[in-house]
Amino acid sequence: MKFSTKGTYGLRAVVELAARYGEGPVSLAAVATEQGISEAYLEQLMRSLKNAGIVKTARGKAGGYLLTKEPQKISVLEVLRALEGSTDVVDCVGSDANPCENACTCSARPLFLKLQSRINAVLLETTIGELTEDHIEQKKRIEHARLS
Amino acid sequence: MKFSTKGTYGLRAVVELAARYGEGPVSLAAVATEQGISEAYLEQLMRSLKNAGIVKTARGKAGGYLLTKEPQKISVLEVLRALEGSTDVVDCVGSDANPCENACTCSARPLFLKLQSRINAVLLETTIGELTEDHIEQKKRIEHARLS
DNA sequence: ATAAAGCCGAGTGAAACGGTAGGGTTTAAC
DNA sequence: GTTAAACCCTACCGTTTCACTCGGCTTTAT
Repeated sequence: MKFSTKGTYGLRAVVELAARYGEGPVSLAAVATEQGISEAYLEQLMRSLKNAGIVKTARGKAGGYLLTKEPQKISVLEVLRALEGSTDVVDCVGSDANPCENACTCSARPLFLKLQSRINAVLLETTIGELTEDHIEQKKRIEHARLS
Repeated sequence: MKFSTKGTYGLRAVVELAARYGEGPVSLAAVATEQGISEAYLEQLMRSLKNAGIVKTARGKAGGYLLTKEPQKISVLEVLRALEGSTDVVDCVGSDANPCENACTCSARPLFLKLQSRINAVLLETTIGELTEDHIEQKKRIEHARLS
C-alpha cells in the first residue's frame, strides 16, 4: 500500500515544471538536479508523462519539457495514474473494474470501494497548481528565515 | 499503491472468524476452504495476526483460531497493519514518521499527509464487526434469490 | 497411541523496483 | 555544416517483495 518512487519523483518533477510554467522548456538536467533525482531514471518517468499527454517536449539544443496545460488544470490523479498505472487499492474496484468472480460475496469489497472513492476524491480535487503554490510559499519562508 | 493479497486474504479470514465468534476455535482448513485460500499461505498470515494480538490459538486436536476480542472492537486498520506492516502511502508520513531530510521542501508532502489522514480515518472507523454484518446480509440475500 | 490440529523455518519462481548504460536522433548556435 | 546540448529508446541488472510451497516439529482430545 505504498506509492513507489515513480509517483513521488514524477509528482515533484511536474511541480518543478509548474513552477516555471510559461518560461519555455525546462531541461531534464535542470529538473533532476533541482529535485535530486537521477537523470537517467527521471527520463523514463518523463516518457510516461509524455505518453499520458501531461507534458510535451522540445527537442534539440535548448530543448526540454513543458506542461501541456495550466498547472491548475492538472489533477494529481492523472499524474499518478500516468506514472503508477493506476491508483486503485485493489484490482476489483475502479472504473476499469475487473471484479473477481466472487466479488459479490467478498467481505472486504465494501470497504475497498469506500476507501477507493475517498482516495480518488482527494487525488482528483488536488491540482498541481495548488501543490506548486504551497511549495513556492514554503521556499520563500525558508529563504526569509535564513536571511534573518 | 495496491494492497497485497496479504491484506485482502487476511481481512477475509478475520471476517470469517468474526462470523463464528463465540462458537469455539475455527480450524485453518475451515477458513481456507471457505475463503478459497491456500492453507499453507494462510497459515503465515495467521501468524502475523497472532503476533499482533488480533487472534489467539487453541492447539491440539479440535484446535483452531479465535478472535481475542469482539468483532466490533477490531478496526480494519489494526488488521491491515498487522498484515502489511504499515498502511502509510509513503514512508515519510504517519506517526512512526521518518521524514526525509528535505521533507520541509518536498512539494508532494502536503498532499500525502492529507491523503494519509483520510485513508486512516476510513480504516480506523470501519470495524470487522461491520464488514461481517454486511457479509452475512449479503449471503442471506443470495441464498434467498437462489431459492426463489 | 494416534490423528488432528497448530508451529516454524527455509526455499522458490516470477515480478516489480530503482536504477544504469549506451547508443540513437533532433536542432540551435557558431 | 559542424558541434554540442538536448531528448529518444532499448536493454540490462542487482535487489527486494510477492505469493506461495514444503517438510518437519509440537501439542492435545479421544
